[in-house]
Amino acid sequence: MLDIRWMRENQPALAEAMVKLNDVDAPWQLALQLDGERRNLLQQGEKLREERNAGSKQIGALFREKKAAEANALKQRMSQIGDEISQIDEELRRVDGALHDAMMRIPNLPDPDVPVAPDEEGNVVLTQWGDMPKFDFTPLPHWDLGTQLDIIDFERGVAAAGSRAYFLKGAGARLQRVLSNWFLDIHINEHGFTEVYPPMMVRGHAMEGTGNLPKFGDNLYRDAEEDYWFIPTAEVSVTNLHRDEILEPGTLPLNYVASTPCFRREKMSAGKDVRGIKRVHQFQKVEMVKFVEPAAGRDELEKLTRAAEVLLERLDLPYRRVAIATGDLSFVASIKYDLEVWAAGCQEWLEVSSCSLFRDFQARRANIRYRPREGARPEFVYTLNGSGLALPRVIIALMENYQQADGSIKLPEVLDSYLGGELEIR
RNA sequence: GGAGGGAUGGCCGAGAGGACGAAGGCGGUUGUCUUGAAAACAACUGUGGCAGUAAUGUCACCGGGGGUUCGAAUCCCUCUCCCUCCGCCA
Repeated sequence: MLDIRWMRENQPALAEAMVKLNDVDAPWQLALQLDGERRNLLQQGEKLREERNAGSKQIGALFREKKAAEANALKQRMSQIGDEISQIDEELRRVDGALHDAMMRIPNLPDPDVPVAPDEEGNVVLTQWGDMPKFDFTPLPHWDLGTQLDIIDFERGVAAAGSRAYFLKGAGARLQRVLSNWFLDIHINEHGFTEVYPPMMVRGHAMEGTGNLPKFGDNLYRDAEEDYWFIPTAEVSVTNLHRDEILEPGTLPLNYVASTPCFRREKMSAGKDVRGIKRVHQFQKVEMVKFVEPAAGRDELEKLTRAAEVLLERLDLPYRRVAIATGDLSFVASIKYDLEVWAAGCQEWLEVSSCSLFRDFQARRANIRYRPREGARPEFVYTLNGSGLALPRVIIALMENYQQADGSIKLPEVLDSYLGGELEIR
């Protein structure tokens, strides 16, 4: 959520930002209009209330002085004012609701460093690391390798749970578990993150806090009877870890990491990427979430991105860092880098991490503040998050890039101790 | 799933239609006393909106939302969360 006061005072900048984002639906003009109405009503209502408060006080005094007649006369007048207040309140409720709804549908402002372009064509590759593997045979995509090695079972997955469902089996399931642990251990031991095990079903208001609701409910699963939503990423529950809190001086930055399943309907991409485990309804992901002071925001974004990149480097997987353009920026992000890993079998760059700085956009929605100094007024924190990393796609890259001519897979040495010396899958 | 009981300021806890933004205590800040500290005593001690350069004024806030009333922390409805007992359960 943006700061309504900033919006009031910076309308040209706001309009320009919305053009850059190519978000034609954002109801920012409506919000400003409603904000004006709201303040107008608020002032009218308060004036009447002031009158009523004084009158009521007087009625009490008159009764104590046994002047019932005067009191009753005054009562009638107050009753009238009461009716007027009710009318204004009703109108105010309507305007408030509409304003809140509009505010929740206005995207975050892009950082000045974000490349300006109407869509993903304008994304910019900032860096590329590593060499793409060369083969003296035709490398297979992971769905063929996985089936041959019986470490991914698509048929039975679909039978049990419908399209895009899969079982990881044996060495496949183990590889995912081991990678998850390895990622976590590195973030905990080397990058200063604290591991959390978060709720995977949350209330709707938590989804609003991170910006998944109200606009993107279509991509979420939910309970049919109760207000429970399945997280599409640990970002949701972990960001809400400090909802409605004021963090005291000295507590920032806070760094959390969690490995959770993620649930996504992928309604928008029906019929796309249907083969393999590239785009699935349920997948495991290690997610990092940071709460920091505003001045540290950009540095922390770099640290966060590096924390994810290091993992790919240690696995010796070629990757590139992509700066997301304004038109492709997610609703809540002010700046975002995607990390894409090369998958030799399907000959594609796969997004395995998205590192974003949200500034105070999420903090405002989830009401997460901090006190800059003892006794100072609370301010909104900056939040960031990034995958470190999304597992099935890392598994895809490992399988496809490290495949051998005979269809076996030889995993990189760094995983040796985590795999108990069993680096080969055959 | 059944039956009850709760939610009040940073914390504990009173308050049961009017003088209540809310007793009392704890904690905190400041002052007096003291070489210093402790103790004692005194004063102050919540958040947010709106208007204003400001001093300030005003409104709202007793878990959330609605209602009754001239007036609600207090009465009614509803939601959320917590606790106790019973049942079930990994």
